[in-house]
Parts: sequence; structure tokens; C-alpha cells
Amino acid sequence: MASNNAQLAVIFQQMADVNQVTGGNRFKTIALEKGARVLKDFVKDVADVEPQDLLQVEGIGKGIAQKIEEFLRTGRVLEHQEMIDAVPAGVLKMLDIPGLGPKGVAQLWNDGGVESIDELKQKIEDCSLEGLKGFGKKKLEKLQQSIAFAEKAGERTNIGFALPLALAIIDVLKDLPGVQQIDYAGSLRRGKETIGDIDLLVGAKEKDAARIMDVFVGLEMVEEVLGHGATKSSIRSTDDFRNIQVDLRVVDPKHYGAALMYFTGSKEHNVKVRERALSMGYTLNEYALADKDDKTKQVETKTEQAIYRKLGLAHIAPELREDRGELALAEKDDLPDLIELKDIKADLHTHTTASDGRWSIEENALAYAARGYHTVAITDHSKGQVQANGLDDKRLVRHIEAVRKVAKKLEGKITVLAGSEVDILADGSLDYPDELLAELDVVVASPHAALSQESKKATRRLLDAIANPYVTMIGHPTGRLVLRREGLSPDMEALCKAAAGRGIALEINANHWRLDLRDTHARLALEHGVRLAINTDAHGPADPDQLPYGVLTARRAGATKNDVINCMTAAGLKKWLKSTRG
DNA sequence: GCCGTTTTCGGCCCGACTGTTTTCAGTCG
Repeated sequence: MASNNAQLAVIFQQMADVNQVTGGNRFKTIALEKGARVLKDFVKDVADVEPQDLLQVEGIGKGIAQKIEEFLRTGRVLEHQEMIDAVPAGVLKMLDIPGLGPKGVAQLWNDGGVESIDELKQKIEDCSLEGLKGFGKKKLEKLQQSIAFAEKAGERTNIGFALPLALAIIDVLKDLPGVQQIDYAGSLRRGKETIGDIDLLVGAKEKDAARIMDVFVGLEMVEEVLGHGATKSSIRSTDDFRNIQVDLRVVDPKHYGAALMYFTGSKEHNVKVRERALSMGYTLNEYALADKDDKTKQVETKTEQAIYRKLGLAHIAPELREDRGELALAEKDDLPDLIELKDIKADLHTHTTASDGRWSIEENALAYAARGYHTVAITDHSKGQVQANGLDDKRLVRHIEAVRKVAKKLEGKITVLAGSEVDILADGSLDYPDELLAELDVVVASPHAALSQESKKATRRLLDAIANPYVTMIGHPTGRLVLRREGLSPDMEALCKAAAGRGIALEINANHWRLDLRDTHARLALEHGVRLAINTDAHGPADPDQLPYGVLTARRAGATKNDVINCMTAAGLKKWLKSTRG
């Protein structure tokens, strides 16, 4: 069951959506969205907060506080239910189509009679929307493309939604009697950025399996039971958990290693491993590595390590099991010693209330100090990000002073660096003059607008940014959003070469919507000797928790801690930052 | 709906881009 905070966040977001489409006061929309965000980030359960203290929280006023109170008392918010009853769910879904906003959705619904994305597709195809005000030929073509892109993304979901669900389920199942081992397998274990369904594996004796299955299908986050058998059950999670399919398999502990290997995949990796097994006189399936001619002679079954070892291979981390040359490296015992979460000691891309963040400089820095980091860089938006309250030149000067002041105060606790996430404008120029950039310790240059630029232009644009002598790294270089926006497609090879030449870093933005660089790009960067940065782009207290997704992406790229500037010592990082300034 | 008051209602962010509406509205960031 989702927490009160999470449920209320969904409620307020839905109210904001309905308010938009029905043409309600747009500031009410903003307030509701803010309320939803605040609740999502809120560290305490609202049920444990005194009503008068709730009102002290920024973004929560009388109206929202009242609804929270109503929800805690009755389990629902009446106004919310009335609102969602007034608008078909399919209409709200259309808000997800890039390029289509509330006005367009309302127009399509009211004057075009469109009530879902499917109907929209249909009506574009049979031209029955011709003459609809605001929807000319080009606009409709663009919408068609947006829809097609979203569809190609299919039923997959971000790792940022799948991993918390998997962990929540494991947290319940792991303590059941008879559960000896439990893991998530599949693409989730391999750390892919999107997940089709979640595969859970439990090691338990046959006599305990039925009870484990019963608990699984009866979990609070279950919306629908798709199957309920002796060794395999499937469920679909509730809306709060994104309707993700979760499969649970129970295997005898003695076969756990073989099963985990089998269900972790990838399929391509498994094929290569099985081929190798065959060539060595073995056969490999989900139960065992066995003698090829007599399958009852099981050689190894219990652990992945033992199976790999028997095949003359070093243990291959799940993130590398994509048939990208990992077997050859494992054979030579030449696999990279992959970076781990605990190696990260600095975050070099974070925001504060100076632009669009939700915490002050000091709150931000103290949170990172509490995590044991030695350094954090404050990198608020530049003036081009007007919607994000980006800082103009004068405000930046004052902001730098404010950061320096906090840095001084926290000396000895954590190093606080003054930085900026400066916009790379469409023409490749930066949003601040060089004289100003020179005042900063860290310059994260990122593209935010004009993200459908053609490839050549995008390459030129990013190369120009890399060439700027004050740039420390390129932030989320393509601007893609996982399953939502394609972003720029620059010549990554050219960018990597240029970044290597300048000795600056390319960022893996760890936010699960971005993961940009993506794994393949990061791999390319490493091949060119480019240092990576893994930053969370944190805007508030919950955001540093996005870090695992960035680290998983780096691991998939084969990165070691030596490849990532966030793993350097404080002194090493200082020296490296200096080196980027020639 | 939130906030901050010159306490009880007015302000709440705005520039670039795109497509289309020939003078601007919608969307994005």
C-alpha cells in the first residue's frame, strides 16, 4: 500500500490535471501540483504531523491541509472524486502526449469529441479532425509522431518505478518462514533503464512454496492476480505502483544459482554461456550446469559464481550480461572492477531555492554531509531557464556570495562549491559571459531547449560548449527523457573525442527520467578516455536517492571508480577541477 | 490553491519557438 503521502500526491496531481483540462484557474493548477510535489518529497508521514505544523510547510495552505485531513479521516477526498468523475480518464491520459497541453486536450475533447489517445490516432488517420481550430496539418503530423514514439516505448516502465516496487515486495517476503534466498532478477537486476516486468526469485523448499505464494498474491500492492500456481505466480500492481506485472518463482535452494542466472539473462548472454558450456561438455539450464550426455549428473547448481567458475569464467556482474564482449573479458579475468554506490563521495549538480530547487543552500549541503560526502556543488539554473527562476548575471553574483558564505560556515563538514548549470543555447553559446563563468568552481553546461534540433546542429552546439574554457562538464548531454522524449542525437563519438581533448567530464544524470548519458553513450565515453560524472541533479531532499540509477547505468557502461570524478578524494577532485581550467 | 500582506484580496515567471490565428495562443522549459 502506498504511503499516505504518496496517495495524496497522486490525488493532488490528478486534481491539477482535471483543473487544467477543464480550464480552471491556472494558478490553482500550479498550487495543486506543488502540493503533490511537496507531499512526495515530505520526509514524515502526514498522519504523524500536527495540522498546525502542516500549515507551516511551504506549498500547503488551508485548502490542501483540509483535504489531507479529510483523506486521513475518511480515506478519500470528495472534491477529487467529483473532479475525476467529470473528465474521462482517457482525456487526462492525452496530457502525456508531448506537444499537447491542456488547451489542446480540452479542444480535442470538447470540439473534436476525442476521449482517448486511441480515438485521437483514429481520427487523425481518417482526417475527421480537419478544420478543428488549432489543429492544422503539421500539428496533427507532429502529434502522430509523438504518439508513435510513446507506443514504441511500449508497456515498459522506468527502473525508477520498478526498483522501489521490487524492494517493497522483497521486504515483505524475505522474512516469511522457509524463504532462504530472495532476489529480483531480469532486466531490473541488470540495471536497465526500463523494465518490462519484474521477475522475483525465491529459494525455498517445496513444502513452503504454497504459503509464500499465498502471501505474494495477497499483498496490498496487488491490483489483479494474473496467475497463482505452485512454483510461479503473477500479479499486476495497483495504480500507485504503475500497474507493473510481477512474476514470482519459487525454486529449491539447491538450484538457486542456476535459476538466478537463467532469469537474470539477458537472453543473448545466456545463449553465449550455454554455447560455451556445450563446447566444454556441459549443458546449462535453469536448474543446473550438468553433464552434456547425462543430465542427471549435475555439476554446479547453487551459485552463479560456481557455475561461471566451472566454465572457466570470472563472475560476470549482472549489469554486464548483455553480450557486449563480457565473456571474452571474463575468460581473461579482465573484467572491470565496477563502481559501487559507496564509492560516490560528491554530487556536482544540485539545485536550491535560488532557482527551482526545494531546499536552501545550507539544507542541501548538510544533507550531503550527512550522507558522508566530502563535496557538493550548488549549480542553479541560468537566466535562460526563466520558468525555473534561472539566475540572471546580477543574481548569480549574489548567489555565489551566498554559497561562499555557507561554504565558510560548513568548513570542515563538507566542501561547498559555487557552480552553475548554465544553459547551452541553441546556437552553442552559453547563457553567461566567460568573465562570470570564471568566478565559478564548477560549470555544468546543459542543453534544455531546442531539443529536436537536427543531429549536425546539435553536435556543433555541444562541441562549442565543450570548447568553452570554463566548462567542467556537459550535463545530461542529449536532453532525452526515458520513454518520453527522444532528445538530441549528436555525434557522440565527436563529443567524446572533444571532451577527452579538453579533459572535461560528461555527466550521467542519475535521475531515472534522464539517465543521460545512457549506458551505451557512457561506454563510448570510457572507450575514449573521458571521465564520467554521476550527479543526481537534486532539487530537493528526496532526490539524492536517485543515485543508484546513475551508478547502475555507469556499471552497465563498465565504469570503475577511477573513471568517475565523484569518486575522487576531496583533494583529488579539487586538483581535477583545476586541471579543467587548462 | 498559496502567499503575504499597506489583513482580506490581488498577484502568482516569462522568453523562445512553433504553428497557424496575419498578430497570437499554446507548449516547453
